[in-house]
Amino acid sequence: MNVTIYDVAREANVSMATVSRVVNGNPNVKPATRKKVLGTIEQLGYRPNAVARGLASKRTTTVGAIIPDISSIFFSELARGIEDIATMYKYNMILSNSDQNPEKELTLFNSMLEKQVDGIVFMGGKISDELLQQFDKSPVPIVIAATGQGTGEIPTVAIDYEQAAYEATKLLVDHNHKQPAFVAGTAEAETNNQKYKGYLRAVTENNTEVKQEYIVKANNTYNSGLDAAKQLADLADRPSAVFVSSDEMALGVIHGFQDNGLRVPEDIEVVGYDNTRLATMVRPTLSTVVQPTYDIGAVAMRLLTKLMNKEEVSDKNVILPHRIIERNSTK
Amino acid sequence: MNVTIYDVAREANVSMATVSRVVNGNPNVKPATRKKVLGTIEQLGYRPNAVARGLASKRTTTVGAIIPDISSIFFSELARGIEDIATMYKYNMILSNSDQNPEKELTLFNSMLEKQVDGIVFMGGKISDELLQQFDKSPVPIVIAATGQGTGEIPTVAIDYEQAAYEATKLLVDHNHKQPAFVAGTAEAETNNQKYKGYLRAVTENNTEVKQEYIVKANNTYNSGLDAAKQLADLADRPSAVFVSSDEMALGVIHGFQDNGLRVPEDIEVVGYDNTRLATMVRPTLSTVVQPTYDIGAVAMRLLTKLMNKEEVSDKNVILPHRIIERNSTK
DNA sequence: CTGAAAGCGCTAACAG
DNA sequence: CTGTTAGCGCTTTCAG
Repeated sequence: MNVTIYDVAREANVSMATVSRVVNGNPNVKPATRKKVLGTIEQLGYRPNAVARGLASKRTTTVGAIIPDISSIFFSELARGIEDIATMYKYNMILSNSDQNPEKELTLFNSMLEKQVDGIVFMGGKISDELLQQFDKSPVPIVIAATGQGTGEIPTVAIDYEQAAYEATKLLVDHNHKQPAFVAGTAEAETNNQKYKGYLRAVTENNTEVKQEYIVKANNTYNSGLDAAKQLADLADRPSAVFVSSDEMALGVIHGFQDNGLRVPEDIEVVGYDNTRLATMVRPTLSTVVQPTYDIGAVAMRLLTKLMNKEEVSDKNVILPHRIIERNSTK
Repeated sequence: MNVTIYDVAREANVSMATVSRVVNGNPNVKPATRKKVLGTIEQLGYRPNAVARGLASKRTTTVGAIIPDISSIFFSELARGIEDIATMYKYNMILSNSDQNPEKELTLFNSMLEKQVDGIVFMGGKISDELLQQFDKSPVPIVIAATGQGTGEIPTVAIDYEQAAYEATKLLVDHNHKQPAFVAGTAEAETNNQKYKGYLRAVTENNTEVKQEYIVKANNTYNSGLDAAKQLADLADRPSAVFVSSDEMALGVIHGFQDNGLRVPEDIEVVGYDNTRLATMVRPTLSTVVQPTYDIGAVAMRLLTKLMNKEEVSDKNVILPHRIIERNSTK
């Protein structure tokens, strides 16, 4: 059997309560006693049992993170932001992949509650009604990150996806492209809808009649970008600029154009979205929307710590700043 | 207060033990009773408390994963492999970033043991003596993944880093490059040393006198690849082929050469290592060593489940197969 | 097939 | 400053 708080107490000739106090840094312990206890802890190799502590105190110092796919370059950066701040505040993070599957999201959420996490950071595409209901009944605080869905009740951290998309498109419009093309991510994700809206706003305010063939549906993967580029390049009336809803897909688009003999940015300008590390790992380097991915994770987790501490938070819906960075895929 | 097993028992007119049996799928319950209990569980919205269960049963169905950096494209794929299999076997995963910092590794390891995880998957560069000692004293099983360090006692899952590097270099040698250059990752990581050895073996068996200026130390980042390429390109006697110890860095190397007016593969051939998704996200596409990253994670986790179940495992040191895939960065 | 009862290891009043 | 004493919610013998 492992050494318990009781063993330490006996060996040090104090009560369990005292041992508990020194372990938890409670100041109400005479320095001499503290030293003695610390000594026998060391000597016995005592390691506090966090499960027992969790049961007694009703706090596990563990948070849950529900993420679509940790192997995505975008989300893994987010996760790193969450974990860094979690560690800073002495929390551990249980991480689970949802693949944006509504049923899996529900299962994961409940499994995390069973594990008695003190809070949850949720990232996803769209939040189903059922999940939303469960969120509302949640016994622990939840923060929604990078999900572009205002729910009213649940705190969120994100950027203004619509406005950022508007600005990216506007940049292209200002470069004298009457209607830049748009390579869209799947409409399953609310952020993608926001991006589409922003694109449309920039295009229509220019009074253009919208060409539907310039709007191609894809799914944010590199390969779908490749395909989209080919599709666009084959158009009789091909566009001279394109706004792509994610960096990874934008790399695909750039390469797709290049594979079809077009030069970026001379023949066609390209703007991406996210500013992941990929943006500088391509030639030409990618102009893109800077979304502070790591920070969204970090801020979401920081917000969660406040909520878990029942601190007052003035603003439950945090919008982080974005900007456009011009590199070499635009003129 | 939340609804407990006791509430369910009272409401269903059975004992806690029976409720526990129903919840845990113990067959020794009369169907009628089971149904009744299930009914009141539903009705009361009872959710088992995993912390209490963990304390009583001494199993938390949670595993720990210590990983250098989840935002790295290589490790995030590994993590996904771990998590998928963990979920399949009903485990949750606590994920922590170590940045390959030995002290942090120690802290994380102990913190996970405090949390009473049932097992741990460790990924890192080099395992410090102190950490190794702690591993040996661990009350729960540990599996070391993708770390290239045989420790004897602790089970490992990896590929043969030396042999793979040998083959990659050999490919270049066979393309009539007397001595391909080598862009190395930091020697802090054991895998990198293995790669270096493999490189050297392929070069020396060819009886070449080894040019030290062809071996450049870098750190596996894109930018260090950029620098390495410049350094190599500036050599009076510049190499005509280069083996790079990671894909991300290989992209940097390719772009570095291109930025310096060299053509890949016409002027210089490039081979990478890992076959991350990046390998096809570059022009020319990258010839590279296929390391089954996801599988390493998955197999490591599967192995851990066996160990946690105290099943006999015949082979404690799993070497997964690798191969070289030729794309367009080689002739 | 079911129940009673003893913990699991720790925290948190409460008392002194 | 320190000790006593209840639990936290569940699993697990042991009986029956």
